[in-house]
Amino acid sequence: MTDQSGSEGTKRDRAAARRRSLILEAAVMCFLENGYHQTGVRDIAKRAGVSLGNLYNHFQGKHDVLAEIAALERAELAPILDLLGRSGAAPAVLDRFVTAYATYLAKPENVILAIEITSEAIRKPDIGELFVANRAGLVAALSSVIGRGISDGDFRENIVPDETAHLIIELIDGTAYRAVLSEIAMRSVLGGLKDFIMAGLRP
Amino acid sequence: MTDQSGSEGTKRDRAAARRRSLILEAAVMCFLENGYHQTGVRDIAKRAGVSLGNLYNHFQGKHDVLAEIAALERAELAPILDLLGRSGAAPAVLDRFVTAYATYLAKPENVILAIEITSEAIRKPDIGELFVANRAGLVAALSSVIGRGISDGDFRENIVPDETAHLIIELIDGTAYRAVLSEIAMRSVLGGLKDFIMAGLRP
Amino acid sequence: MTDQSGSEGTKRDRAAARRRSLILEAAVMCFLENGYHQTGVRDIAKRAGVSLGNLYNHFQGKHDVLAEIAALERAELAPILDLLGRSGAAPAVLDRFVTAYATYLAKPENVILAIEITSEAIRKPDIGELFVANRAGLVAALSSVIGRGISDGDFRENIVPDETAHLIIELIDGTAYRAVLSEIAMRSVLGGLKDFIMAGLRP
Amino acid sequence: MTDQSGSEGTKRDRAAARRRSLILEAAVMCFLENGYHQTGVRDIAKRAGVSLGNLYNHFQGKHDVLAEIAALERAELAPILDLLGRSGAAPAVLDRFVTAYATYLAKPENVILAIEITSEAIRKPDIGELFVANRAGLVAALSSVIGRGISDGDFRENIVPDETAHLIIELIDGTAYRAVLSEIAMRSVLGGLKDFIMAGLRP
DNA sequence: CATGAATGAGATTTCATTCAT
DNA sequence: CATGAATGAAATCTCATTCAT
Repeated sequence: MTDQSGSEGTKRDRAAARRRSLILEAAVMCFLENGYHQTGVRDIAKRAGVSLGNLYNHFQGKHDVLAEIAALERAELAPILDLLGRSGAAPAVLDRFVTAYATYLAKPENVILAIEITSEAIRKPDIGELFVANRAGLVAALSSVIGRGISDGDFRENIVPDETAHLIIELIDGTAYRAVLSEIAMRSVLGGLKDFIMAGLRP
Repeated sequence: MTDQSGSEGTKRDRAAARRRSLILEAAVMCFLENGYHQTGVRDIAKRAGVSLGNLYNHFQGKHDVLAEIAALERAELAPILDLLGRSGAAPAVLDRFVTAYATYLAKPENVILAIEITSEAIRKPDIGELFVANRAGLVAALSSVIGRGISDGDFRENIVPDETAHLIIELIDGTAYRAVLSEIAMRSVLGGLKDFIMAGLRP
Repeated sequence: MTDQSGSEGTKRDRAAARRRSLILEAAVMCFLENGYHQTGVRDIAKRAGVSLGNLYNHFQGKHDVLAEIAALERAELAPILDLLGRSGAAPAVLDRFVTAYATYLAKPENVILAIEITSEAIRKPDIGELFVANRAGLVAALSSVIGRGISDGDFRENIVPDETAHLIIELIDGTAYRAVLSEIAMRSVLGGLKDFIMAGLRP
Repeated sequence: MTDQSGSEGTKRDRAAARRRSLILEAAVMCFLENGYHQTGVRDIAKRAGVSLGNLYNHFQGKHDVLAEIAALERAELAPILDLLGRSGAAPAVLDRFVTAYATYLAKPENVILAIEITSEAIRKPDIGELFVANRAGLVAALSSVIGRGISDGDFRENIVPDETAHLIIELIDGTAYRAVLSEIAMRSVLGGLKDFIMAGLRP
């Protein structure tokens, strides 16, 4: 029995991981469709094909589910973050990054989820931290690229890399929010967006 | 008798208006402290010193209260909007505007309320419209100033006034959001913000 | 002033009586459409074109309004009651009465109102009394006619007039209820109804 | 495990059925004492010894509870319905049926419940159908017996079985209503009632 | 780990009635 | 008498979470 439980444990771990994924995906869909507060734990469980009580074996509760989703964003942002680590002229790297990040936010679901999370983040420190952390990773890498750009003479000298990195992220985020709320296409404003950013950096 | 009822009506109207204000102020405080969804109609009524049932004589419900608050933002933004109507060199007008708007958003309450409203705006079209309308007013006036700046040769010729106006607003909004979430002071980043904006516009 | 109030009083009395009628009519319509419990005092006042508060100057409350409506039925039943007082052979009188009463109940509104009142009558003694009183009047007069019919040899001797009167009323009431619930026409069953009644009385 | 869950399911089902019964019984008592509209879901739950929220796990709401009660009447009427299926001379069968049905309605609870249901039936089609269906069963069986009585020469030829069946039911129902409202004993009028019915059928 | 009935606090909303004007 | 804002109790229903099985 003990041995069995050992091998079963591995199987169980895999099954459990699958369950967690299923639940998280279901939660994302629910939150997207109806918002965090309008979504009931029941809805999530039903959509995930999991019993209500069992959800509590995998997550501490509804709040915990949202926190994990916020944490998941990190994985989605990883490839975009990678772009900033690649070698190349700073302006070219920045350009590719802006395109990639804006494309990521062109999916309304990513934006809506972010707004939902932001809204919770204000009053739930743990979620706030996760959210800020994700942005912080982008900002740090972006800041580094900007620094390099300054050193290379590609960008103005009198800008603070870190601050500027924040501003760029906010510019893209803000444009994405607007795109969702006003129901306009992200790509139609991407050109002007890039232009504005580059103009702000040019020596 | 009929004449009297006329003056009585006015008195009543005034009293009713006062009540409405009281309730709205109370609601703002509640939403700020606990968020829209965590706030009960009961909490609002209690804080306003109004009976629960009576609140429903003045508003259709919680949702209606939020909608009116969203509408109220317009009044608060009016003086800032006025700045953009004043004569003067476009860069100077823009500078004063950015200062004023950033100062407005330096109050966390204004930002939190905006986030709260944005969050609802996604799924409640009527609130979404109000929110967009407020921003739209700013954007239109700002766009006009930018247009003037271009004509006067103060700003680059290859920018689209309307798009750029949006970007500037988003830049300030985004910075304000970050300031609240990261608990940093708005004024400490105002300089860099202005610098970035101006750089984006300079010919 | 005192003199005026005297003449005014009369005017007022008339106006007040009109108001009462208006309110009662409005209440009947409301009760018919939505039932007693689903109807709000507000609805009645609005429909009557009377202010909410003023309704309480004329009636003690919602319950009182229903009580007066129950009392009003008496007036509507009066002409039918009269038929039973007319001279003539008992079978003929009875026949005319059944026709008249069944015609009265052919109007669904009268039936629905009666059901509504019955339902309240169970737990509100005062309304119960009114309701029973109305039927009691009919029953008494009907009983007297039946008694005459027995004396004249038109009806069986071994029936109790009072009991039989009750049964006849119940037969008509019941048929009317069924007509409303099953949405069939009262007149289509009137023939069989009369036949059954007469057969029950024939010597 | 899966097998166990099968038996567990049955156990649960039994427990659930018990709960449902408990709630329905409690509801009946509440409706009897205070009427449908005066009874709160809370009252029912409390009386059933069930938590308020749990009631909603078994019924969709108050309305649903009443509907099920209306449906339950069928079971109570079954043995009476059976009497009409028994062989025997039509008059004797009819006599036994009238006695049984009148005895059923001699219990004020059955009558009050019926009135309560009738009252709701007017505006809630689903409940109306249930109510009519129960009566329809009785009427159909009764009609068949009357038809047999006519064939056998026990009853008049010029009566329509179906219509007459309706009339008989209404006669008993009406008498029962009166008995409750006037607080007289059903059995004291049963003799006259039977006599009247039989007289109406006799050739 | 899996299940879903059970809990009970709480949410929103309605409504008969009162009362100051 | 006329008005309708004010009251606050009560009603229905939801929901995150627990727990016995």
